[in-house]
Amino acid sequence: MKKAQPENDPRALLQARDDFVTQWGTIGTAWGINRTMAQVHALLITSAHLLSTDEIMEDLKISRGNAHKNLRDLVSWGLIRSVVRKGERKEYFEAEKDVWKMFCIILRERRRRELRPAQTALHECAARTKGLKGAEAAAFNKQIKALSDFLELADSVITKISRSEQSTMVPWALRFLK
Amino acid sequence: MKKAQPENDPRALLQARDDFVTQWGTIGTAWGINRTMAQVHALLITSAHLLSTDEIMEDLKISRGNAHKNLRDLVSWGLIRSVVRKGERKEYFEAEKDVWKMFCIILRERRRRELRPAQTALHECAARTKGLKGAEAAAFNKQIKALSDFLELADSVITKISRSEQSTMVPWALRFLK
DNA sequence: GCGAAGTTTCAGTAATTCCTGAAACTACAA
DNA sequence: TTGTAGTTTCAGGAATTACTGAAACTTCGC
Repeated sequence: MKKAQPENDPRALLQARDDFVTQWGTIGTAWGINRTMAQVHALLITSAHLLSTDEIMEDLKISRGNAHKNLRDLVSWGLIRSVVRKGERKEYFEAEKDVWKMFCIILRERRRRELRPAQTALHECAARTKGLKGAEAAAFNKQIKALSDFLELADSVITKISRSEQSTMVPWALRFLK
Repeated sequence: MKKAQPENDPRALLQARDDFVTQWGTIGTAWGINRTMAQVHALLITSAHLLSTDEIMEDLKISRGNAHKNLRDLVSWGLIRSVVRKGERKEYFEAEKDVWKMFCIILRERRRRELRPAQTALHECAARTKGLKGAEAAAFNKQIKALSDFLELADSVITKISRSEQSTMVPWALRFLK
């Protein structure tokens, strides 16, 4: 049996990176994130240097409009930031690479964009049936209340976790749950 | 200012329930779950009695095919179960209504359907670049490893939580994080 | 002000996902 | 075996979401 030698072929790395980008795209899709956005993100978190819009278009074979939109979306999530080099007009991008920070950003944003509106909706629903008489109404109200309370708990846990970026306390607590 | 009296109008309850169904559909959509599936689920968790396919079609104004598919999907998630009453041929459905159990079921299933495949993909990716030389390759590998480790931690935390259905220990821990 | 280099917008199109309705199928009772 | 009450499947259409490419816009140096 021949022992594999460490390779130095740059194509192997490019290939692996391409695979990763594809996979990350698929993973993103499963979590309700659009494929291109996930792929641009994947590209940036595994890039050793800043990337321009044109490089990203080139790498992923996508249009300028598409690249532009998804870069903006990633910036608005806070997952990447744009950098302008001195004396240059072109915009470059870099990703937050720390996995725990990434996770916290995503938690915070999904909480803001999805959990909050859901809470509001449930509260309204609860308020509107609060005064209704009858067993059916009571049961309905109880169920809505249970959901509402649950979301509230989730909200506060998520808030706590997502604020912990630097602290070692929450990662520790999670490890405790392991 | 006139104080609102407790109402007894059954239309008010129907209306509120309808709103809830709509809202739950929207919430589901944000989480990558199809609208109809979320609505059928909403209908069932707020129903005082078993519902048949026909009643669901009627309530949501959807086709038989659509109702059928989404009921099957919900059953395969374990969020609802089908019940056949003695002496009747028709199938009826009821939902798991306990919010914590619902949450655990969803965690378990998403772990199985989404987290697991992601882990596999990352492992492969890591393996394929393990032997590569050079600073770029090393950095890439490190990043993939970080993601992979993170998913592993997430996996074990989720496993622990989702197995806790009955126990009060994990809810307690979560409250501790509050 | 003008041209160059870059960013942003958006109408039209492509791709994907979801839904319908009808036909095929299954199980059972008479 | 035939009729009835129900479930399942699936081809085609509708709705939604994503992408392209080109034109409009912005910024800056000369």
